[in-house]
Amino acid sequence: MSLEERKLEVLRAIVEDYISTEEPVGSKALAERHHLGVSPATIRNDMALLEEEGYIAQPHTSAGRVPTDKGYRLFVDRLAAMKPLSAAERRAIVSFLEGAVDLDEILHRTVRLLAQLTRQVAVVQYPSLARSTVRHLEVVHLAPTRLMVVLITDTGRVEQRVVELPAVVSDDLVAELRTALNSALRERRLTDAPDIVTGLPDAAGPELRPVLTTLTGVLLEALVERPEERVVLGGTANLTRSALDFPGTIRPVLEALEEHVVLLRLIGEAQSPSRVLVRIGEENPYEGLRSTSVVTVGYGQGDTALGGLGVLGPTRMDYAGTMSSVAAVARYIGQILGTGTGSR
Amino acid sequence: MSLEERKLEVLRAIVEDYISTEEPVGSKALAERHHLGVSPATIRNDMALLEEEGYIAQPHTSAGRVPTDKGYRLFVDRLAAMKPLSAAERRAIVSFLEGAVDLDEILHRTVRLLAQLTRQVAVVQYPSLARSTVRHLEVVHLAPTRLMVVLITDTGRVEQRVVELPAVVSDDLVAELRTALNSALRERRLTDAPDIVTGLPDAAGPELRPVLTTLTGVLLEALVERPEERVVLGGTANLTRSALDFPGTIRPVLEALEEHVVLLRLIGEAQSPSRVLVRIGEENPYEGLRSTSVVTVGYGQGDTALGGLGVLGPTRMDYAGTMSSVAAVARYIGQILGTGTGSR
DNA sequence: TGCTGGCACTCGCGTGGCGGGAGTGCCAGC
DNA sequence: GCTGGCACTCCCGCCACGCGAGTGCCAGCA
Repeated sequence: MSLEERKLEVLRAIVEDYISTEEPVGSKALAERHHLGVSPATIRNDMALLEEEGYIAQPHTSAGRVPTDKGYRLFVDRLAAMKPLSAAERRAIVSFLEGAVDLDEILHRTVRLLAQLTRQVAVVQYPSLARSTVRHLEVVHLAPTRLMVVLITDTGRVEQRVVELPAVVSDDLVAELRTALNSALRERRLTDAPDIVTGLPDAAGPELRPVLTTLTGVLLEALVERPEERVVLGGTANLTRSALDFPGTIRPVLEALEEHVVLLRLIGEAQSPSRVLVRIGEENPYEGLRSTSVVTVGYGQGDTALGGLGVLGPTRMDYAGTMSSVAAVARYIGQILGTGTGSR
Repeated sequence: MSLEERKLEVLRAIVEDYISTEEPVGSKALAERHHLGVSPATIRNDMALLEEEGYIAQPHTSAGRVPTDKGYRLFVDRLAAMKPLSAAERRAIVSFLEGAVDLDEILHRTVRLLAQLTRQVAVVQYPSLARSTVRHLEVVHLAPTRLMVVLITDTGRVEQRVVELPAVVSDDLVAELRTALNSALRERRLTDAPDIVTGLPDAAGPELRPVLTTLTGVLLEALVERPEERVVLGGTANLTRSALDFPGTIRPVLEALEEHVVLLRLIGEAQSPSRVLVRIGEENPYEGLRSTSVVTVGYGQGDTALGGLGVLGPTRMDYAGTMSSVAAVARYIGQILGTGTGSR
């Protein structure tokens, strides 16, 4: 084993021990618990090198070493092997998710499951509207000059908007609207909607035209230009385990979690279902999350992600285990939503 | 001023000072900051009496006094005058809530507003299905043997369920179903639905009957017998202000907040729009909330509450201010949802 | 009878000094 | 290039101490 190899082994040992003991790890303990085949003194030399290169640090002079963000990064990139899930964990996933009756329930159960498996804060995004196709568009006549448009997607999302009309419309007209919209949009991707829809009013009869114009206007604005991306959050209580991981207080983290926009950005950047993305400490773009790590992945079928999910916790987390849990849950969700069960 | 009166004044002063200074308050400071017209020695005597009666307590021998749960209770019942809101607060409420486009957005904005006004954790319940009336029922033909029923209530809630049918149905049949369900249920309260609906299959034609039976069965089960009550939560980061208010850790509180069932029970017990309900510390039924106080009120029009909302914080909170904020927000929400704007 | 000033007492808290121990860096030897 | 030994550093827990806030009680006064 070359020097370089042993240094990596030492780093791996430090990370693993620090994660499990929650305390700075010293050369002696390291030599005892891992059979590296060398003495503590040698390990000390390697540690000095690792510290020089910025992979580990000492909280204070006479203490053991702690991995830095850079150290965790190296660990994740080169040293962390995906842990296969235990049978119990597999069972938990399956039993947790079966019996969910609609999309809301599936996602709420997912976030609970993920929080429980990883013992971290879990975040699950609703299937993105931008990547969904229209399964049905319903137009409901609420009042003489008020309609409600209900959009149902292939992923089971149901979105509604109320539209105030310039003039009174008849029930027959509403039925025509429904037919027109449906035949134009059904089975089409929502991102294609603008092109399809803009031509509609002109092609329609003079009676339908003004109503259709306002209707498509609202529809486009609400669902395509400013689509409502939603997330579900769970397991915040897990932040209080190992409170010493956060400098002073968990306040900034809780504040960040309240900003769903922030969460969406975190999740949105990792939208490949095949590659788990890890952001460690300072790598996080958001100020309040500089002392946390975020593990995210996309879910969906094949290469196209419907949405994303992930967990957030202290930089001192079990990356290998977390990454495989996140990946496993994403796989299941992708299956469930992909097979159309999602619309139940 | 009689002894009894002065004792109450002293209690009020202790509560007020403790709330603002966050520190046990002593007799001297009390005499200085409030013009009670008596000397510290006299106040000491009164304090000894108040302590004997269980309204205040000493954290340790040589410290000032702190109100007990019982003391806060007396304060809230007899001493706390509702504070009228400031003009700025009124403006905040109005500007916060205007421009919301649908029920989800109204409630999310409300919870943010409430958290911001009171600087506590805010909880808002969706309008209860049990107290809503049916505005429209839509039946969507998703697949040959699969229907989606969408329920739209007067309060703007949109609930959907997918129904798996025993046999293939035609589009015409679906239209008939829609008409039958709507004419039977429209404008009716959801609580009356069971009586109305059970007769439907028998009264229908033989073709409609089996489908109608499964359909009404699912409908009843999902929306009436086990109606989905939902809540929105916000401002959890406020728990970290004054961390010393919670013995050791905020963990049990965060855990309680994750249990929406608990929150619903808290809110559900206070469903009068006219009376603000305050639960102080040990009065709370739920274990994890023994060190918090909960201020709730119903919202709605007149005496019938559509739902409830409230805030949760340390027992050391500004009860007067919190109660009036909660009441004011509930009033606005009641108006907005009552006038049908809620369905936008 | 009830309020007041005075006084002794209690006790938490912050400070500072003092070992013990864990861990390091360095060096000489193999 | 690894190892054992050794001196050094510095955190942490402990204890003693003094300060000060606050109290309870008591005797005197209106």
